[in-house]
Amino acid sequence: MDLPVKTGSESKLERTSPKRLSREAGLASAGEGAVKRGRLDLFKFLPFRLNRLAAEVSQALSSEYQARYGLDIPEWRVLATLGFRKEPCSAQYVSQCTRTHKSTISRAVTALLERELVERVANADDRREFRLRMTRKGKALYDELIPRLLRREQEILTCLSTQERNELGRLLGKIESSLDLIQTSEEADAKEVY
Amino acid sequence: MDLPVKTGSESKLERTSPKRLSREAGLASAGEGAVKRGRLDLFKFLPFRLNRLAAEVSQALSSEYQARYGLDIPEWRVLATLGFRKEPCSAQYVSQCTRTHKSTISRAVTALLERELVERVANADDRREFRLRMTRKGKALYDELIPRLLRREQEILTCLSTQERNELGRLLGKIESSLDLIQTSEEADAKEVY
DNA sequence: GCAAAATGGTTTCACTTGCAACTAATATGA
DNA sequence: TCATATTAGTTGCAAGTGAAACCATTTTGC
Repeated sequence: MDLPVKTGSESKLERTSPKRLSREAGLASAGEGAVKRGRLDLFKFLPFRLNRLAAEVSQALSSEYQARYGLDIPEWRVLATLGFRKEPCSAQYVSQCTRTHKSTISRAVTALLERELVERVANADDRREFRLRMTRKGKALYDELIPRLLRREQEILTCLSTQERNELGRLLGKIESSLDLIQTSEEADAKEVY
Repeated sequence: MDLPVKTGSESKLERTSPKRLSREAGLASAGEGAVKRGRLDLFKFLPFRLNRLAAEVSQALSSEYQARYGLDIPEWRVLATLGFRKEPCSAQYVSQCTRTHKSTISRAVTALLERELVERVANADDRREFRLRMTRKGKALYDELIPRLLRREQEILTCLSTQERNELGRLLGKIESSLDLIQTSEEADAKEVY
């Protein structure tokens, strides 16, 4: 997400000035030949590349919601998820959907409640659970923010043709499936997960 | 990297049980139509996907060096960088190369020094800087670890054909270039950066 | 119907990290 | 040549995070 990797974290990879670093970044994975040779070319190593890329892209987007709207990453993840599902959903759902620890989500929700960007709806059926939904104010912020983020995404992707974008989406999708990261909408709705 | 995103970190996206979540993960980016509609489909949104994927892949690999060799992420990043460059290199270089904060690298280096996995070589020309290199012990660990990691990478990529892997590498490379994340080997060597 | 297990959510605690301040060494430039 | 700026690296501090313990409620199984 960037729903950036806990940039906070995440963790993650920070920004240090000179960023130009790789070599022959063009092709393949580190693998195949490398496995035999026992030699690792960092800049072809998929996990390395994914992390750097994710960190970089997240960074590019986070300025939009951090500086501009005072949202931190977990908070943005909550809003993104609520905006995505039209119906109110539980903290649990948000947590699993964004793969963010439930305590982190809990804290983000608390902050958003205080800012009155989201509100809770008690669930009569199960009084442990609260459904979350954006307030009018939260929705307004969300509606203002989303187009900015989408525009940024498009900027980043200008280096790819439409066909290449589709191809990238397809390839990422295959990896996601094989890692069992995804689920079809039918499944989701049928099982009414989370 | 993961050189996982500061899983620690970053940032990061953690692992919660049910991971199956997306819908129509197949194609494209969130963009285009979405920009106009002002509607965000999280599961097509590139930053979101990259972060989840990076987190997931990092996770898969980190068990290798964390549980097995007691290395944390920054420590592994240091070793990975030292192993990649044949000559000793500075902490600064490692920091920039892996996009990890210099204080984090500093601490990782301290830990590796204590475990005698790396050693410092004073630089006569510039006495502020130390060159780092793996000890025999460090190299042994590295040589044992790398094949495991490469094998994991290959496992993750089994869902793609050779051609698809190349294509993915190419597409990531284009994005990296356009984000100025990379640099050709000629440049790197010519300028003797870091 | 009731005890035990499980679940949604919050909170406490220990640990990691980033930032900024700092030290030591080098480079700049008047 | 001497003050100023810059750079490599370390460290103190504050903030954020994950794990585990916790509370309240619901589910399970006997």
